[in-house]
Amino acid sequence: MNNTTLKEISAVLGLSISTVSRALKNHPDISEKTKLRVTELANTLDYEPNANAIQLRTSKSNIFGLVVPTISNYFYHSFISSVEEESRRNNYSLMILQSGDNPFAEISNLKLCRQNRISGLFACMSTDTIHVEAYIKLKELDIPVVFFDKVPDLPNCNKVCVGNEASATMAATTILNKKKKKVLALFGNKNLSITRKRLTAFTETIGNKTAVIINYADSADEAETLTIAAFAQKPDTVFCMSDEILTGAMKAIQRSGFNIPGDISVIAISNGFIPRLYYPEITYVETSGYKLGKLAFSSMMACLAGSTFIKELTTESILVEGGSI
Amino acid sequence: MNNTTLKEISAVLGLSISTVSRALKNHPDISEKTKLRVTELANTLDYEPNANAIQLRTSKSNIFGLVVPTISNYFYHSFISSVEEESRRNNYSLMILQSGDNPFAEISNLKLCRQNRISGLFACMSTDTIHVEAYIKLKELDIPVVFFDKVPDLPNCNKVCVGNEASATMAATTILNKKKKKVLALFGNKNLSITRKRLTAFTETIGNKTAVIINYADSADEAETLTIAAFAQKPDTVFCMSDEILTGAMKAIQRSGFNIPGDISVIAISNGFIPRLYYPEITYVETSGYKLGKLAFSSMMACLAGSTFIKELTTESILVEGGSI
DNA sequence: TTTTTTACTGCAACCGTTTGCGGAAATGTT
DNA sequence: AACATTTCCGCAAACGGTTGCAGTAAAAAA
Repeated sequence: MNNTTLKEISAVLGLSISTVSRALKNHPDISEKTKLRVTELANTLDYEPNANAIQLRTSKSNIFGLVVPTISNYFYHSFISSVEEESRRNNYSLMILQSGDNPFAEISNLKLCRQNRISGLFACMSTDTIHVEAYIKLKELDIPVVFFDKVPDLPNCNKVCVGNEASATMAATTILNKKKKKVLALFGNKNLSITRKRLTAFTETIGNKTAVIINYADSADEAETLTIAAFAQKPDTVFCMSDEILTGAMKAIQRSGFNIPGDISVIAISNGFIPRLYYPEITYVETSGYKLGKLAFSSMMACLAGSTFIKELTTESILVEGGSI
Repeated sequence: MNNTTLKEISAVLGLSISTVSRALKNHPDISEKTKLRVTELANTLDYEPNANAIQLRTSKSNIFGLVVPTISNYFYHSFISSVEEESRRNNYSLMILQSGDNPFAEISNLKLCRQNRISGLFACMSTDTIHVEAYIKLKELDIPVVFFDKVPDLPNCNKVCVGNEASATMAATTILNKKKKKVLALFGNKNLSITRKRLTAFTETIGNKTAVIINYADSADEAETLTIAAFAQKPDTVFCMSDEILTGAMKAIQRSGFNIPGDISVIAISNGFIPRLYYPEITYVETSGYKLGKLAFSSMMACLAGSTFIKELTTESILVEGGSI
């Protein structure tokens, strides 16, 4: 069976296509009587307009693109979930593409977006992307791009990020307030700008007010190993800059049979899912993907509304106490 | 700046639109020389075909719809990730919609799919959906629907599921093999068919070979409370039918200060992410969203290829040993 | 009754492609 | 030289809507 078209409806009713079209969108030119006849038939025939035809004619697509390294990540999927929610509320669809840290996939994803004439793009760059040209091309085509989380170093583009510095500072301050004496601070890959930002803010806040052991881990497993090793120096607190690091550290702590917070305290920067899996729950500074999504969406809507004001926005950080410090 | 069109290319080159179109798709009617001129100009002009026009003309959309209760769930997002991966490999795009257990949202999502003339739908029904009509309508329109995970009771539709019975049986068998004496078995919402299936298979396998305490929890928190309470009866093993239940049980165990597997053993049915967060890692029967995604996709491709053979497929279960039992 | 206004509705062009068919020029065949 | 084939390309319709403009009939005003 085929989809009902305006043509079919008009044929049945003995009206022209344009009248039917207008009736369906409640155009004042059409009499109430006609509108009623049309909408009734449209309902019984289960008419659904062909989005492709509309988009072709109006060159407005009502589709947002979203490219992300991977959706298998709690932070990203809470971001996506949030954007998807807002999109639907505003009558947009979302086209979600993952590039899996593969630059070629990333390019082909952007192509796909262009072919579908998306009306805006949410983009998180894959780690080692240098080809910003594809993104620039989008801007030339007047397609607004809102970068999130991993943003390029370009000036003049919309970026929304979690408050890296603020959250690291907040974690450090908490540690100081609790009068901790020796902190094992675990960071991620040293080359990531996110790591550098958090590291700088953290160490600057701590200053020399308390002892710090700094380690860098590229994976949860590495974090676990490093933590076990660092326990020899008897830290009284572990700070983890991310969820992945946290999972590694927690395994090390459980493995060593330490009690939280009796034997050791823990504090992390996190999206909030992982910290709640343990007892006691881990105290963390929240960097919410959900909130970031809302922020990104409102930034997108501003662009669409014609705002040329380029913004770099940051979500606020809050401390969520879990009893681990 | 606007997107380049065939018309523009043809104007520059003094060719007709149809010639340009054919040249771009390597049609044998066009001479090599012309093809070269066309493709070169198309490249420098950064031509990307308008997907809407193509889809309108050919009535083939190359878009799959995917509706799911929520993407904020490890099982679903590994499923989605897998489908997305396959889609891209096969030149399809994915339109992901979440219904948030809201039947109205679910309906409107299906509408959206129809409006975009998707070429196929992957659907996981929200818990209390009775309106199967919207799905049936899709089938009438010759749009293949592959249900996954939460599938309707309808005959004659494509379903892919994790092996509920098999995985519960496997977990029970493992418990018996380890000669456990008293099992605390934690299940989810009693009304869900997934719960009933796993429960039946589990209890049938256990039989009266060992003692079983059965509890039902609707949330992680409830699972935690119930587990704490059940500890009074001194079980030597905890079985969790899902990840959510597992997180609750683990908190109870940590809270009670029990040692795994010394004081108590743990085994679960899981997608694999949560069990790896603890030390020792939790032994689980894997129900992989990733594998299910691959299965769903191949089922979809079979439908598209014209197979009218209705299938109900199940992924195989495997036991992943983690040291918790 | 004639003229003006108002209320409806239809015509036709357009959005960017695809594709069947027909035709001209170039080439090959007697 | 006359005809038959190829080779290459363009015309025009179609996909399913939207929308500016024009047209007709009925109602209101003169």
